[in-house]
Amino acid sequence: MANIKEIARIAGVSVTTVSRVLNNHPYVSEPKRAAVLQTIEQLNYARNMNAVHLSTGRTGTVAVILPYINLFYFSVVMDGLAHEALLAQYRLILCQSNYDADEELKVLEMLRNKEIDGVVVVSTALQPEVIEEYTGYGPVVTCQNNGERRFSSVYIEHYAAFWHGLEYLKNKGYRKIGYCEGRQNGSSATIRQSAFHAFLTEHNLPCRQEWMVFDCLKEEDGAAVARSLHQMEERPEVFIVTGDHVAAGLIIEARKHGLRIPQDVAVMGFDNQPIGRLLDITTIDNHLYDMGAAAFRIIHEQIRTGNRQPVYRKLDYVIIERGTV
Amino acid sequence: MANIKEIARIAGVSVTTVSRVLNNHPYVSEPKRAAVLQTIEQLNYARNMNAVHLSTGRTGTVAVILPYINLFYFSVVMDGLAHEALLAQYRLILCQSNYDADEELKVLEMLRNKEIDGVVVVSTALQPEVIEEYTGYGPVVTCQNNGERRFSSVYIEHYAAFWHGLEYLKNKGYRKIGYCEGRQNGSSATIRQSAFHAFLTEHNLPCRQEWMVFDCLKEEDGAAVARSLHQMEERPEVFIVTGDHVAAGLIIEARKHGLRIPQDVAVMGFDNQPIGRLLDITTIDNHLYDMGAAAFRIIHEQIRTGNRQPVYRKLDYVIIERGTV
DNA sequence: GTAGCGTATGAAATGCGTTCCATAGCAAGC
DNA sequence: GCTTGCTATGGAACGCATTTCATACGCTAC
Repeated sequence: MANIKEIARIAGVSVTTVSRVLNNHPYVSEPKRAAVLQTIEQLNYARNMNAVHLSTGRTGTVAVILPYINLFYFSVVMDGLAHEALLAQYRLILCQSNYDADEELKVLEMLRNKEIDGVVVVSTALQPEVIEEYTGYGPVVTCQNNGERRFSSVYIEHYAAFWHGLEYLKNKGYRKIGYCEGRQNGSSATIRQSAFHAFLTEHNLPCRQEWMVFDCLKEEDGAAVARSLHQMEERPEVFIVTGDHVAAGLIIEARKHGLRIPQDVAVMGFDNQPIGRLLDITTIDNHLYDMGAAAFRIIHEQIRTGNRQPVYRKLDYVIIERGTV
Repeated sequence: MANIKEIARIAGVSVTTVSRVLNNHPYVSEPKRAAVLQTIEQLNYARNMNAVHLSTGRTGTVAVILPYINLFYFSVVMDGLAHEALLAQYRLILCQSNYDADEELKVLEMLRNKEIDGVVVVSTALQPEVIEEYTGYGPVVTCQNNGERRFSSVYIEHYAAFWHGLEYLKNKGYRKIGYCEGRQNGSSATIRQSAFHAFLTEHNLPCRQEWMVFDCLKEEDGAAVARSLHQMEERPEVFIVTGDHVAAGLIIEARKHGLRIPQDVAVMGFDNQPIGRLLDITTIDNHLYDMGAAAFRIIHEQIRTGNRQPVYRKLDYVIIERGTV
């Protein structure tokens, strides 16, 4: 297969000139430019990008670490990332890690190995200290609040958002509050739990173990919560649920069992998903698409300028009042 | 930063020996291996993968083209792809093309430029003939039936599946059949449309323009169909809807307007989504996860063996009988 | 004894484009 | 007339690991 050297030979110019044409650099006379382009055409030349990457030390590629692409939360963040990447002519490598720390570490190693120009960590099994060790090799942006670290972050204040949601419920007159959470030990889940407990304590609200349900990841998990309502000695008046799809499961199943929403059990969701809009679920929108888009813009800027000063970008959230509370 | 040459110098061996250690090749004595490993450790050496890619002509990366990651259909296929890629220690580049042919073409150019080892096209704005031009540069697998082309495919028989669904409806006694489709000119959409028309004609069933609705991509589009039912002179008895989320929108909105499912209007969905299970929607499962997984396995096998013989893998589908028909 | 094979090791070629540096012609500026 | 600066062009160094080929030692087999 043809290479730049052969193009140069046939076009009667130096490889430098060919490279200049290829990269639209100035200082190439029109006749030579034409000769090069014609030769490229003629030989059906294709640049070997691996040589370009080796030579430039850049790849125009950013890796994204997330646990599951097939969850609303992550696919929306990915949408924002992918949209911005396309605009910037950047490539995204997707690592669906399933929270496997080893796999996530491999992605950071890719940064060290110059395979990628940066890493966006949407959610991670890794400790911030581990990530910090790699910041010398290129920019890293996480979509979680890690405090002031040597890498950037775009984040929602989970504590404040959750607290806000709870306040909203309390102001509506609810006192018995249930809580459906995803992974018990997720980093944002942990924050929400502490907000939950602090809120109940501060306002002297009742707290029952059975009103807190973990591992609510799918629609079906929400439905299971609805079914479990019958067994409860005392029922919560409202559930705050991290994910409208799970809230939808809860609501639909509860209705099947004759419960009225919100009279018999109210529900507040998260993420402002289409299904939530459909079921008129009161929810907290934390602008996931924007989170992905912002994360990409930050990392792109850092790659472009070489600026390693970390950026901490707080996103806002908004309670969308609808009919299930 | 250290490179292989420096490792060799300091460890007192040749670069060849270092490379052998790095790649676990045989014929390296224990003392030398140890010396190399120790030097690597000491200098905190990281291999420059761009040099490896240049040298080997491989990158261990496959690109995936799909229009939107944030649609159930595609995120499930992606899940299957990503899972298999992880097992095979392969990287996936995600191109969210938004059906932009130029962007999709750029991905094929990446194959030509040796940036990637193969391409999986989940859905595309490109013509098969265009894709065929690139098969000389590496394996391509599409997730659509393109007939017998010079590239592989993993596909569902959309015609047969849709026909089957219609037959199921007819056997249940429905005669007035409505149809909600996604993009009117999508390749699988076109196939389903012809199946739809052929079926109605063959069984002499009524066909009304207003019973066919296109651009039903989101939940809200299904809801809009439900709202439009009032304006119809005559209502269909059942809708066949390409996507359970759209069917869900239709069903939930219809119920809001006092319609009973399936008595007043029945609904058959597609894709066997969690929301469909929740709402007890009769649906056709066409094994999207398996499609992604199979696509990756095929392309991986072709990369591994260098075999360019295209594979055409037909997947089966199954009607899941539930309560909305 | 010597042909043959497995182990061990390194020199050098190979993959290929970018970019720094040097050179040179020509025009504008003073 | 001489300096300065812009346009144009190419040689050569640089980025870095893989792999083929040649060489050499030691041991077994006949």
